[in-house]
Amino acid sequence: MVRSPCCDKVGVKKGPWTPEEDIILVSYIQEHGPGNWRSIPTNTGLMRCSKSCRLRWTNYLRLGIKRGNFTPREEGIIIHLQAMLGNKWAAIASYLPQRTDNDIKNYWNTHLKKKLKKLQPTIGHNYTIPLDSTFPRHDNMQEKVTENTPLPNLCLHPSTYASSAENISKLLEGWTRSSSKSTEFTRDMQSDLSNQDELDSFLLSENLVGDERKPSMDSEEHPPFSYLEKWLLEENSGSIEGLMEMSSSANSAT
DNA sequence: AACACATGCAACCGCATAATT
DNA sequence: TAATTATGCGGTTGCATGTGT
Repeated sequence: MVRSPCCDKVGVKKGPWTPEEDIILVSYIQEHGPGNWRSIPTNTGLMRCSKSCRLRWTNYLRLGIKRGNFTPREEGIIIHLQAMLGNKWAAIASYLPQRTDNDIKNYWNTHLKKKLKKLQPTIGHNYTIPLDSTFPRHDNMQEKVTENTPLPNLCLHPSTYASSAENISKLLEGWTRSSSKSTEFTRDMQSDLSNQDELDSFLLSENLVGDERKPSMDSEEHPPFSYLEKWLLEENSGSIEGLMEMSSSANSAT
């Protein structure tokens, strides 16, 4: 099957997005919802390919994205999941719904790899990452967080939202107020989880960590834990904390 | 102050796979 | 069933910015 890449088309603009383009894209998605990317350049007049539109939306304009300032806990989770899953950034990102796969990938490549190199002897000694038959790779982990999963936090705080996106955040604030459709679309995402426990809360809500207060769902409503989840929640609950501590110590060492 | 080098991140590219015809 | 199209993912690149000399 050979077909020309969509971005090879003549007249397709490349490079950084302008605030104006962002607004056009956001406005269109406000009206039609995300998806049907192919139609966006045609219908909006944006000189961008569908891929570019989707990427811009999912990585920067979508509500609920937190940018920068990875917490030690998030770092620990990423390190942990990367050790188990490899470079399955989308799968890893599904466990950190405020983070995009691109963001996690960048953070891994620019920060965590180096940190781990420093810490290699320690990790090798203290942490045996079970990749053998005891903890087989489990593909359904990617299904854990889906489009239907409520995404926490709409915190579009300037400190966590880069560059021109500040303008967009204002636009989006207006959007969420003015559009009933988009309000519906984002309602679940609007819960205020911007406090320091937001990630824990999310993990709790998704049964990613144990909580006796929350009754267990039956298997139809909620799939059983994967090996990874069990491992994260039970046997290795201390590991992430350990990684967090190491991460912190690596931070302080630099 | 000027330059070179390093770093971080946004965006692109190519491929894989799912969905549609 | 095969062909085609649309979408998603991971690797990589290129530019802007920071840092050291």
